[in-house]
Amino acid sequence: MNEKVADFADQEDPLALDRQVCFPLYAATNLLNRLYVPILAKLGLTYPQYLVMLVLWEEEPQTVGELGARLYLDSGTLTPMLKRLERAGFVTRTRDPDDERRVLVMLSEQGRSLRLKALHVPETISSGFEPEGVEELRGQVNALVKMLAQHSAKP
Amino acid sequence: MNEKVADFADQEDPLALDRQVCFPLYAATNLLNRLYVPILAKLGLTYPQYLVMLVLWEEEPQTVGELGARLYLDSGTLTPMLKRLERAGFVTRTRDPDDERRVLVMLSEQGRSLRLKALHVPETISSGFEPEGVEELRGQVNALVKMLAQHSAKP
DNA sequence: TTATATTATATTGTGCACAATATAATTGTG
DNA sequence: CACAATTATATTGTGCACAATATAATATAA
Repeated sequence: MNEKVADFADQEDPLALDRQVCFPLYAATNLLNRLYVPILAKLGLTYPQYLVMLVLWEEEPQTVGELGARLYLDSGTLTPMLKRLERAGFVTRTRDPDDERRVLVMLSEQGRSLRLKALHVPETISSGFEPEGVEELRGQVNALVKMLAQHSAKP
Repeated sequence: MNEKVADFADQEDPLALDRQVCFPLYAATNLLNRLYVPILAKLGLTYPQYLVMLVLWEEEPQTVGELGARLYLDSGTLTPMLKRLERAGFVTRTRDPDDERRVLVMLSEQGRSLRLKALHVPETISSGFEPEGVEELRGQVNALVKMLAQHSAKP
């Protein structure tokens, strides 16, 4: 009954690629990104930029730190990304007058209206493969994310 | 009974971040990578380099194309990565005499012996969080990977 | 046996992703 | 108030990740 996953790797070996949990996550992320690229390119977005827009469409304004906390990214990733989004005309970046250390990220009109063009994206992605157990998968990976986030917050 | 995941996002909204499956995969990959970095740094490896070594420890030699097929990566990613692994002394790269278009990647002695130092890595990673349901998660994400791989191979 | 097509890897350019560090503003303490 | 500590973002340098393209070797066909 068990499918043979690989015929060249000893399944007792702790270093067998098919025993790692990290690898399918890594591969799925790369493959999914490849799926998003052509769809998001029509909107003028990359995948991480799309995630930033999702957050901003939920709530506005957000500081760089708040975006980073929501997406698990640091300023070294976000700052140049937000500058590209600003250059593309989707967001504005302004220092918070009340605390000049903070940068408030807001949507431009163009950024707000982009939401309508993005509404079809989730369906376009999921069309073509079974949503069978996708809900469950999302829940489990979300649980893993929370565990990892707590883990990395400790030390 | 339903846990409130976010109080600012309409769960009817198809663009709500917490409805996306792609995002927890993306976040888990980033968080896991962050977990691996300090452990693999002691071996002189990055996480994608570690994956290449896992494949080579299973079977040797492998061409660039075979490595790419196993890891879902293309030559634009692998070529510079393999050159860094070569420069670090872990692998050798030689043209296949039977077909000079191919490059055979083999382990050096140093690369082979690195395996012993890497044996503890999986356990070190998983220590600290529950393996509860990890088997199941791996199976589900693996199924997703296969679906995505077939999907992207078609067009 | 030359063209022609295919295959395998390499190169180039753009955009993340993050550690380490820097800069500047705010807060806290005496 | 002064000044040390903290906080928030920015910068720098390295390493992926991939699309588009280039190069070179092999296979196929006319």
